[in-house]
Amino acid sequence: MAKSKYLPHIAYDSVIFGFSEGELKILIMEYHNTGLFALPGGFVETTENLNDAVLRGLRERTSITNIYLEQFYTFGDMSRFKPAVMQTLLEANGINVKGEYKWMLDRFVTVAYYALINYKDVTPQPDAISDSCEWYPLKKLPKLILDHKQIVDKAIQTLRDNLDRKLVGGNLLPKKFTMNELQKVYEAILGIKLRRTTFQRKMLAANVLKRHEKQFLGKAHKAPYLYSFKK
Amino acid sequence: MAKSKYLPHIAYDSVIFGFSEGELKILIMEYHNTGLFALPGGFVETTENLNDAVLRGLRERTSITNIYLEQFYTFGDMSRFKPAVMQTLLEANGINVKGEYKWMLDRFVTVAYYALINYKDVTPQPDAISDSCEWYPLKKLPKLILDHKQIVDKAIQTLRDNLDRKLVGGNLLPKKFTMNELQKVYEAILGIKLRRTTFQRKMLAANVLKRHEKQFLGKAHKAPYLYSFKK
DNA sequence: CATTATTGTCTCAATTTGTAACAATAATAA
DNA sequence: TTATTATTGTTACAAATTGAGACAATAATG
Repeated sequence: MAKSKYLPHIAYDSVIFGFSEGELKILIMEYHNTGLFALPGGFVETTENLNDAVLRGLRERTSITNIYLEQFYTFGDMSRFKPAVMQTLLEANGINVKGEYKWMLDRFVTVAYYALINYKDVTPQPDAISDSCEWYPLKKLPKLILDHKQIVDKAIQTLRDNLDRKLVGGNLLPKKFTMNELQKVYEAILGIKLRRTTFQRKMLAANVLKRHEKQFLGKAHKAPYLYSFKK
Repeated sequence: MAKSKYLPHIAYDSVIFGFSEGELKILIMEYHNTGLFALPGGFVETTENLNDAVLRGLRERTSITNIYLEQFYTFGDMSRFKPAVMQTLLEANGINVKGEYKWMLDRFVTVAYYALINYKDVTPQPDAISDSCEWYPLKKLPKLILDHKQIVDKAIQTLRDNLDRKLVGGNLLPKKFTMNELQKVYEAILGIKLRRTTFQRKMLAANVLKRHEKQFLGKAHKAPYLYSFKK
């Protein structure tokens, strides 16, 4: 048997967050002719760093380089081993599961990452065996295969826990944004309304924002400043 | 080739924290005749949950069941692939690396966990190929193999980040403890001195402690209350 | 019975956060 | 030109939290 290009038994899955229309969305793949939905994931080449494999996958799906990426948990329960599901996916794409791709039916431990990207920068790209890669609001996810719903839940939980400590909310916005836009991102992540003045004071006091010129939108009120994150 | 009992390419390592003499310590293994030191780790059986594999390993090393255990990161860089080191370990124990154990020389991705245990409950047990499993103060660790020092550093960092949010400090103490003992644990983890009155107020306000009878130690001063964590 | 060390609690100051008020716009309507 | 409107940035004050010390209450000892 020829050695596979990839490490067996090890996969990754990525929860790719974007922000649009005031809500959090994530990228979900739908597989050809199966009605099965899954997180974008992939495998690790035998001589590739784990993190690099994930970045590679993200580039392929989003065409973005320089992505904010964070590993958050590795899922390794036996309950996620469902070869029948993988078999359905592969066969729907005419792949012979007896041959070269047999290893894909084995048990996998998956390392899960979440990514934060600027929604507008992305043109989702399906991969070879999926017919779509699309944004779904967190509140309206389709039924996902295996334990992918659990993975999403843990991702959002981790993101919430990290939000204050790492001040990562800005990664979901364009380089320059208004305070109001930033607040809406935080509200979407935390799932609660925040007080405008307190939020503004806190963000400014954190000393991580750079203030730029004002943004004139032709609205009948004071124009807000634009900000970007210092680095 | 006979199938191995374990998943190839996947390992776990555990940073087992204990508290004694006012400082944090972790369990380190020393391998026979090699002068090599490493974290206690192991492999995952082909039909075993990842988390169960780690618990199994902990039971073998510490003879404790019911351990506070938390997964914190999965290390998968190529730079941690050093077959020569593993070969030294195995050969020093008379294991033929050409045979049944060849898979141990492959590249491994390791899932890292930290555990918090009551120091006094433990009688460290070396495994088959190590001649000791001993407590080392965090500040006086021997040089560790591969990226194990990095793993330890990330463990303590994660523990610090989680300390307030999860109030896990008590897992390093016996069921009942004084406020002073608990404070010393927190100080050891955070690496800073805490103010006695503020600490006491905070812990009591958190409403997670149950107060028990006083502890009389024959000291010439007021006897402190004993506390335990509610569950 | 005074002394000593430590504990549990209280007090007051300092800081941080919650809440509202208010002046400063940038367009629009009169 | 001049009100009107909606939103923004900042300030002001109240409420809550935390910092820092004071102090009385022990449990032994001399």
